[in-house]
Amino acid sequence: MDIQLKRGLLDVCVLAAIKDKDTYGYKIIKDMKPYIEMSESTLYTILKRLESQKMITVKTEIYDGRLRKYYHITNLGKSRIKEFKNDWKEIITIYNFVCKEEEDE
Amino acid sequence: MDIQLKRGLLDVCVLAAIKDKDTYGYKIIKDMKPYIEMSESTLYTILKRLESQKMITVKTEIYDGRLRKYYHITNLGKSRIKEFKNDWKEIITIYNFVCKEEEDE
DNA sequence: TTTTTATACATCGTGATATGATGTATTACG
DNA sequence: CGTAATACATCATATCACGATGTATAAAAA
Repeated sequence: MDIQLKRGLLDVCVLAAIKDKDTYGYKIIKDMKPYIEMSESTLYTILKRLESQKMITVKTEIYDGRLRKYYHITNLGKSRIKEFKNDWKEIITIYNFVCKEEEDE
Repeated sequence: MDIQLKRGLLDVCVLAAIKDKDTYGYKIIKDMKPYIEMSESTLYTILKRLESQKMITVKTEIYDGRLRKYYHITNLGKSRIKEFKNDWKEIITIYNFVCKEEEDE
């Protein structure tokens, strides 16, 4: 996928991955692989950003001797997903503008 | 709309605006306003980029004593629009992932 | 036992990019 | 004459994805 297009989807995808159940970075990458791929450096950058934006909270735990940071979505994070839903209407309009009269090709 | 999301749509929107008929910068902004808004600095940056990427060609003309640069889409530019159509399938999948079980809210 | 792979998180440098601010010119309008 | 509209341009800034690289531990393979 075009990288610029991806940029607009990554944050909200990560939030969606956390939404239903607290989870951690390494698992998020695996869970999202069928939908959207990202490197570890990208994901941890995003998680840091979402945390600083108060969209998620973090709780560090030890699992099998290894460090694990569990992320939990906040109300702000949930409303971010709703904003995406609103943006979606505009995106559909744009899609129709871009792809009108392209159906026969 | 979220700025990152916008980023992924701007280039292809500009190409779509040029697609059917050669046009110029100032008019593109006006034509696209109902769909997506952008500043002049943004548009001219994008036009420069699309030109350097061989997605569009330019022809300078004088109209009413004022300079006008008419842009024409190339085959590469047209295939860029088709790529967007392909990306769209992935985007729909992502949308479903992000917004699943959000319908009742 | 030693090596490799998987798990888990972190940082740095780079290249891309949208935008506000600002600038240059000309034409049209009141 | 002054202001708005038309038309294009450049610069500095802030944001961001990602490859490269690093640190640790546990499990599996050799």
